[in-house]
Amino acid sequence: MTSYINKINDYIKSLDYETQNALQNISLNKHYKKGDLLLRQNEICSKSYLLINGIARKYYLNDGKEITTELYFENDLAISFDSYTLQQPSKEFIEALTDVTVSVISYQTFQEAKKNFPKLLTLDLMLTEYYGMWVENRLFQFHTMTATQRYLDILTKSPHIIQSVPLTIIASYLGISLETLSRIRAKI
Amino acid sequence: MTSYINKINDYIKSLDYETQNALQNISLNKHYKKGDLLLRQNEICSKSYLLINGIARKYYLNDGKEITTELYFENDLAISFDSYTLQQPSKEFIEALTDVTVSVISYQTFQEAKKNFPKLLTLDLMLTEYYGMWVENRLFQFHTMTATQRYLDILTKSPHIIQSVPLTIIASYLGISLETLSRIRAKI
DNA sequence: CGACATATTGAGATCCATCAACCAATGTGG
DNA sequence: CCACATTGGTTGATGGATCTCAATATGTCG
Repeated sequence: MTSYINKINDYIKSLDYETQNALQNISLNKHYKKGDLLLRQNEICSKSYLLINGIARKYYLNDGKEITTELYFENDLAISFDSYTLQQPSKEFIEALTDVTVSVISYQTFQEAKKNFPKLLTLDLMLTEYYGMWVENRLFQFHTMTATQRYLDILTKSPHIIQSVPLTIIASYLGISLETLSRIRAKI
Repeated sequence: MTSYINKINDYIKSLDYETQNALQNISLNKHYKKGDLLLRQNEICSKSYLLINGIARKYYLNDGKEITTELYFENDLAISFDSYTLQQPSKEFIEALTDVTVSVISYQTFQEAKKNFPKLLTLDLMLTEYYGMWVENRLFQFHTMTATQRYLDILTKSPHIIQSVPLTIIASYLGISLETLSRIRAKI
């Protein structure tokens, strides 16, 4: 599945000059400070954020607790998927966990660009397919693995997460309490 | 989110005659008997199955146990998403739970049709978006709800599932054991 | 230093799995 | 049409995984 990211990147590189240029022209670099919110709950996710550098996360509130649903690193695309797709209020927040630089494209502008540059429609499909497979894989893990297995999976496949994100956030990302995560780590 | 299904159906209805016709021409109705497998593990999911009538499910084997990942009813589109998208061997099976009639389109043929009828590309994107939101919602439930809450959610939003699918399958769909499901039902 | 966020550890409660026995409905071969 | 196997579901006992509440570090930053 990682190879699909390569396929997407190859596709972007192979785009004709006009299409590449169109993408450039509708992108805007922006900086956020640690703790800034790129998207708030109940706002419509009207922009996509491609992380140039830094770390961010997406989370929502459940019984007053923050549940992290996704962690973003360099080259990851941050959006609240259903809010962006339906252009309806978001259940989720997007927060900068460090200072970040992002490349921003507005939803409306991208929709327009897709009409004029059909290859962007294919790109949109590929990105959506990738997200679908990513979520499916995460659901698979929740469906079949214990918390310890899920933690070990992150530890082996995405050690950078453990190294750069507070355990409180990792715990909620794994769907367990901070205390349980601490005990899992102590046992290993 | 249900409204997005309507939007997709409206989009299909609004397609020009040529595109509609193209869709028709690449579709083929097929019948399967209860218990038949539409897709086997390790096969490549080279077709999409639109259920005309009957009930089907998607599942995989985990430690020799069948874990149901999706239930299909009339008008649902059955594919093993990652296998279909990447055209790689499937981890999942697709099984007819009753006699079913499906409208089959081959992956290759659909890819070709998308080139000649660009509106099918948009349709593909919409369907993929819908699946993404569906999986995201299911992950959300696993992330935050107890088994009882997940069962009640099905009971209220999709009672037809409870009425037409064996509890063994519903239990694995909910990610719990048959015994636990039986106890949840007894308590209500 | 003080304040606040982050992490660890302990004790008790709750949810859920597993193993096992049992029951009811259905279907099939003789 | 009966005997028996199979499938689907219930119930009980026990143990493990994880949660919650609470106390106690540890770290960080103004």
